[in-house]
Amino acid sequence: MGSQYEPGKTEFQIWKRWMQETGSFRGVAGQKPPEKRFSVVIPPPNVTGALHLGHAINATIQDILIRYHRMNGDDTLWMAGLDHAGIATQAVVEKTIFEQEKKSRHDLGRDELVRRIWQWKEKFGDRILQQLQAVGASCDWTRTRFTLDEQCAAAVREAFFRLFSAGLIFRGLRLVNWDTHLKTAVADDEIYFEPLRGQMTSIRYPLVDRQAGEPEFLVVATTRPETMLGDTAIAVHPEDARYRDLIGRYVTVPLVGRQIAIIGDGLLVDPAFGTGVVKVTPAHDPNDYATGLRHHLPQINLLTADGRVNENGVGEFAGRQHDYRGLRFASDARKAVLADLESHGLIAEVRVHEHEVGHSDRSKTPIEPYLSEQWFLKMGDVEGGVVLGDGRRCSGMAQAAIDAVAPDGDGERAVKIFPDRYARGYTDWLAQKRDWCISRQLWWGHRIPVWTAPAAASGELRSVLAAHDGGEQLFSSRPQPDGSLLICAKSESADRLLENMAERLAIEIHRDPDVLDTWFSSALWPLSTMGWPQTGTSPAAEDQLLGYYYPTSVLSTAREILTLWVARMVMFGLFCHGEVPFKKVYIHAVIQDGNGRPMKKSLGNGVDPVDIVESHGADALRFTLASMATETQDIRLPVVKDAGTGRNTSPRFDIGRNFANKLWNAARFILSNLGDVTNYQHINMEQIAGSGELVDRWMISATDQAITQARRQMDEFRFAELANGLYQFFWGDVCDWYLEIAKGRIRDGDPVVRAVLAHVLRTSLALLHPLMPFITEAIWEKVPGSAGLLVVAEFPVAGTHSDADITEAFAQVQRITRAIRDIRNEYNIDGRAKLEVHLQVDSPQALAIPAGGKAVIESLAGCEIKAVGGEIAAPKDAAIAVVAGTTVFVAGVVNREMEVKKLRARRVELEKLMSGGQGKLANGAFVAKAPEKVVQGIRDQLAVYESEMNRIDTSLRDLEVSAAAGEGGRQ
RNA sequence: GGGCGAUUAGCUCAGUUGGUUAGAGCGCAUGCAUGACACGCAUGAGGUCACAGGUUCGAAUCCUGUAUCGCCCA
Repeated sequence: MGSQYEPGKTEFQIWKRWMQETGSFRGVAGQKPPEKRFSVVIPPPNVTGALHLGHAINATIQDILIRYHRMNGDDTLWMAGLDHAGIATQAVVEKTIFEQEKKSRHDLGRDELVRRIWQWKEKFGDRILQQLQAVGASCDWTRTRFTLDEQCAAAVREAFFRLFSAGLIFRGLRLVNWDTHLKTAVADDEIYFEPLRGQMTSIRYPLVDRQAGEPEFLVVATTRPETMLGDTAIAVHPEDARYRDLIGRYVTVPLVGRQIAIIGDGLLVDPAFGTGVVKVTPAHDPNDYATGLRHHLPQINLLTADGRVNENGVGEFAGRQHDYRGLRFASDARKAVLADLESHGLIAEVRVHEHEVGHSDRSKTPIEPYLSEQWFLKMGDVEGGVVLGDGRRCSGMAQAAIDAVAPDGDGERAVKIFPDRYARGYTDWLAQKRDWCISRQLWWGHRIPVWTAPAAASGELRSVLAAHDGGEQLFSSRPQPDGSLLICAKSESADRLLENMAERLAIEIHRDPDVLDTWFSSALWPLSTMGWPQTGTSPAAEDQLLGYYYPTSVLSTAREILTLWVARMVMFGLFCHGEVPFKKVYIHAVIQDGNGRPMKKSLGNGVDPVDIVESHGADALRFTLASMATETQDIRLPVVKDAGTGRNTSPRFDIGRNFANKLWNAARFILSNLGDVTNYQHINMEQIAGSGELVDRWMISATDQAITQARRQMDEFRFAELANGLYQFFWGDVCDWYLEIAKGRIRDGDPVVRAVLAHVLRTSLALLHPLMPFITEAIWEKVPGSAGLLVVAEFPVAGTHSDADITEAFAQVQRITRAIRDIRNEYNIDGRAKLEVHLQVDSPQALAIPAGGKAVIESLAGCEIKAVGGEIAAPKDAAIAVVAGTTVFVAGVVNREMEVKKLRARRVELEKLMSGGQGKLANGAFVAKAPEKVVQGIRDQLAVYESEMNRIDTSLRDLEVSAAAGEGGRQ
């Protein structure tokens, strides 16, 4: 073993062994009871790009859990895979093709574009999986799924069919967020807002049939003047004295000449804002849309799919024709409208105005609200309720997901969210019960399996379908208000059957061109990856998983997808299969740069986890990330550019690298001294813990404590405490103390210390394995008597040796050792010089120097303890340190002034502490109300202070006496 | 606008039901090539726990308000 751990040389070898000897971590459906099964589905990274630190921390957390449970003897399954990320991937590929070939998707055609995207997916998908393996993710690598593969597609078809049949999927004309560049609807969460400097224009709308005393115009302020072409009302507050008498009258829309009503609407209009008059454009603004529905206003759409003014953008006003057709809506049309308004003298005021404008996350272009035909999933309550997969009834889809996180009659929650504060956002979002727009005008994704048949043929087709379908339920059909028929087919074979039938009957049917929102297939991920809708009766291995591993144990994910993804998985799990998809949801923090900004490609502040694996090793990356995984919602990671590689990195990862190196070297030292395994194998930890030497008993006790702590922190998802606790245990307890003590005893050939070292090393490696799998496995290979791989070895179980008295006794040894070392430093005494020490101890108090401690202090402080006792005198020219219950004299080094100064300073400190304690005890309320344990604690502490004070006073007196006697000492 | 979080040592952060002298890592200072490790060892300095009130015998911790920063949702 070299003196530095070299992860680059080790990790791949270890990885190969794991893959070979564990069957690529294949999960099996075994025979264990439910509490001995542990399963996780990975939040599938999308195939647009590469893994980032967010993926790395999440993969680390999942891997820690899965390795822990695997070592605990549980049957484990970690399902891995990728998401097709419909719009994101299509946008990236379209952009690439346009840059390289100057071709649009329409130039290529649907089939060719989809083929190109698959090529992209093969390339980048594989890379992401390799990156996950590089950080050591022990997923089931025999079963990686893709949301667009055959098995996931089967689940999508089944779920869609059931939802359609239940009447929960419907088509409707709605205002959606429209990406005019990609020509598709995008979800609310695919929008980001950017402040834009625009202008607020006040426009005069002439009042029709103006009476004497009435204003000539109503003035309306807007940031989007071009939308006035689609105005269908003007709204005022119904109680606004300025305008309420005008309600029911009309104004003329400038430029297009249409007369529209003045309505009263208390929801839309804030009378205190602006002029108190609002234009209403139902087809181009969400609030206006809602207003339009309340007042049954017409909806005039002005847009074409690519963001230009359509046939409605034309009209006549004040004897002039205006035509805006074909102009780009928010730019050219706006300019033209403003110019024409100006020429009519209808602009009352123009003010600079900064406001937030929604942009598509995919194309980075401004979003237009757009009225279009879309498919929706009904989220709200429905009449008669929704029948869930297990036959239970729930009032609606959203409600089912809300109920899942709420306590039931016994106070149990089907899904528990950690940290629990996030449950509120989840519930609040669902409580809005907004219908989910599931259609996207894209080519990459699961195509909507619905056909439309014309009204004339719908009766005939219906009866033919009914005859064919028999009891099989391959088709579900629903007539539309216009008489046409919607037909949903359940599977690909049903698709062909339907198309053949229609052809035979000479009926023209059209399949909907849209695809489903990516989250539709993601929402099925826990089900689809485990083979649903197959239920375990089929012999295929995947199908057995569902019954054995569903619901999964934990979902670990980032908070921003709690609603988009987690809520939808819960809904689909309940609707399709009658059970929630996971029992616990762990939300990890978001990693930001050192300035608290999110890591973004555009900011150039991202850190590539693979760079860290290369420079520091996967274990260093994992350990560092775990040590930062607290319950906070943001983690700041200072980012610096590596001078050598030019890549971003962070000094924080040195913690992990240094720790790995420490582990490596400590192990190297222990292994080189273990010798023949038979020399220590017979030595029993039980015996040592019961009757051995202090240090050995302490080490065994501390090891048991470390095990207990680690298990608890693992079970409570306290990853930072887990990592830092083990760091402290191994670096502090094991290396700084036990190992240093062991050196001398090894030289003396003590077999007990070897046995304890072997025990501690094995335990440490096993405890650390979930955090740092590669290095621990690499060392484990070299530990004598360790049969098999660590990855499948038993996670340590605490014995019964944790002993508080031993802990305290050793703590006193540590205090005395440090006091002597401190004196050595203060007096700049050479590290090799042996000091003469006398210890004056309280006797026979518990705080006196414990048995077995003497040799330890001598060895670690480089001294010889010449005298120990209650009544011993201070040796000549002694430096003095006082610790609880003990005065430490280091002979022959004194600088009297320094000693006096030091002791007096400590005396001042003590006086303050003592007066604090005395004040408390003098306070009757405190003594009366505080728990007895706390009061006694103060008394005990005070006694310790008093003892220290007495020791200091004694020493000060002695120093004065010797000074008066003119005795020496180096000045 | 609504919700959530953060504010503790120069930096990054712990601090689990309020209770003895508020901790860690990095950085800093001093000393050290000591047979595991300089990616190391030893020792030390460094904090009116953002601010103002309140509850309590007792507050970094609970409550109210203020300020700054960030995230989510509209």
